[in-house]
Amino acid sequence: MTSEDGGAPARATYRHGDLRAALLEAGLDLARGGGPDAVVLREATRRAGVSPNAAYRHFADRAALLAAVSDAAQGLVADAMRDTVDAVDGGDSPAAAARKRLRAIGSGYIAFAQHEPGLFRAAFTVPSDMSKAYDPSKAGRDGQTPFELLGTVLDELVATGEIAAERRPGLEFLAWSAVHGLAMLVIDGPLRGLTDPMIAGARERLLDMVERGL
Amino acid sequence: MTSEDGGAPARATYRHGDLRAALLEAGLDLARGGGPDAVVLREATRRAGVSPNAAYRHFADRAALLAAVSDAAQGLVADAMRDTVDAVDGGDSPAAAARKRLRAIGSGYIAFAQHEPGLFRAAFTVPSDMSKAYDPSKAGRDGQTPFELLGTVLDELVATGEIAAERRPGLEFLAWSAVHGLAMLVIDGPLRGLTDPMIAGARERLLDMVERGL
DNA sequence: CCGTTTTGTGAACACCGTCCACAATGCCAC
DNA sequence: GTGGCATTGTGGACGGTGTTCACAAAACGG
Repeated sequence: MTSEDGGAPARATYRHGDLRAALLEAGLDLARGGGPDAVVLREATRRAGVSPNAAYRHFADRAALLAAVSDAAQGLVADAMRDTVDAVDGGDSPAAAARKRLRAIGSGYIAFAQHEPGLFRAAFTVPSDMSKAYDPSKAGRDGQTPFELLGTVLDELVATGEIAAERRPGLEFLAWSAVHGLAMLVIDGPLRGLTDPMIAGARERLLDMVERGL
Repeated sequence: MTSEDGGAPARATYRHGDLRAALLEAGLDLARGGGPDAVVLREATRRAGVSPNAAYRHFADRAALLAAVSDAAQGLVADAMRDTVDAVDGGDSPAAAARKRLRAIGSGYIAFAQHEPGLFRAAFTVPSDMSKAYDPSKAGRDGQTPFELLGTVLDELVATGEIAAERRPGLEFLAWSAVHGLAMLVIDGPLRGLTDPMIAGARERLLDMVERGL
């Protein structure tokens, strides 16, 4: 009878071991299924095999737990973006490669929103201001946050002469807005329910617009 | 003593009169203050001076009430957009005027998000798919939904030769995405807390990108 | 005028976040 | 070791929520 119940492995000791991590993981699972509203404190503790109040030893309140989940979700977005960026072949000129990488950033972002809408909404629909956009808690495995990844690629475009240096400041806001807007409209806005090819078409046109408009 | 209590005017009759409208109005007020999560069924009935269950005679459940609030909020967005569009002077050529109106659409949208973030989030963050983007329940006083307004202005740009007709289909998705993305980032994304001038700067640059990229 | 349909009420249930007092545990100084 | 102390978990409670069920009051229609 070491661990008989279905959910969490019934711990033998009174102490849990790493309850904070367990709650975070449970919160991520909940968010994956139903977005930020679905990360319910009591349910997270239930999955961790612990009483509801135990959560308050590791998070000030539900909002704090949700914020931690949001940060972790942003890290997952960063990972997905990093993967799509790394997958582009740098065969052509450095400039063309940099342009490809910019498109990959956008595609990765939108693809994540499509495949993990709950986590995506948890990541970007939860209070957190600009001053923390570069906070390490939001970073992926390579230590970069989604915002930093975008900035890196934009810097490449400047370095290869594709973008004039004086236009560089603030460019991440423009690129981000366009891609983020499409993502939101696709997952729970007026564009929801569009078929995958339709979304892919809209995405490519949008990336054209960004590339031309930057 | 016609209406003595602070909140809703204590009705004299057993029947309310127009409870559905009263609940919708209360719901809009709640959304204005705290977004979709703030539209709480019990509080709405409280403000209407009625028992909680009375709401179920007019809305299937909380989600139905929220959907109605969302539709009404979209109507308010349409009104705001219409106002900014009507305020542009058509002094220059028809083509230049049409371009100005496109920018006005975007500016009005973002301004609404800035000044009424709660209503904005209630309008566009609540489940409802593309098939209902032209539903009259989401229309403003002139009978046009936000999406229809954008489409009208894009049609003008085609008519004045600013946009090639074959590029027209689906353009609303591009323009909408960019503007919507900036709005979301400004009200509860990484761009929150930016000063008004900074937001205005980002907005104009974004509209430049859209104009150039369409 | 009486029956039927509509609209509101009251009590109840399950669930949530959160606070309080208390128990079990691990740790560290003596 | 052993006793004290800070940490971490438990149990019970409170007020709030959405929702359901049975019932009452009003309006309507023959």
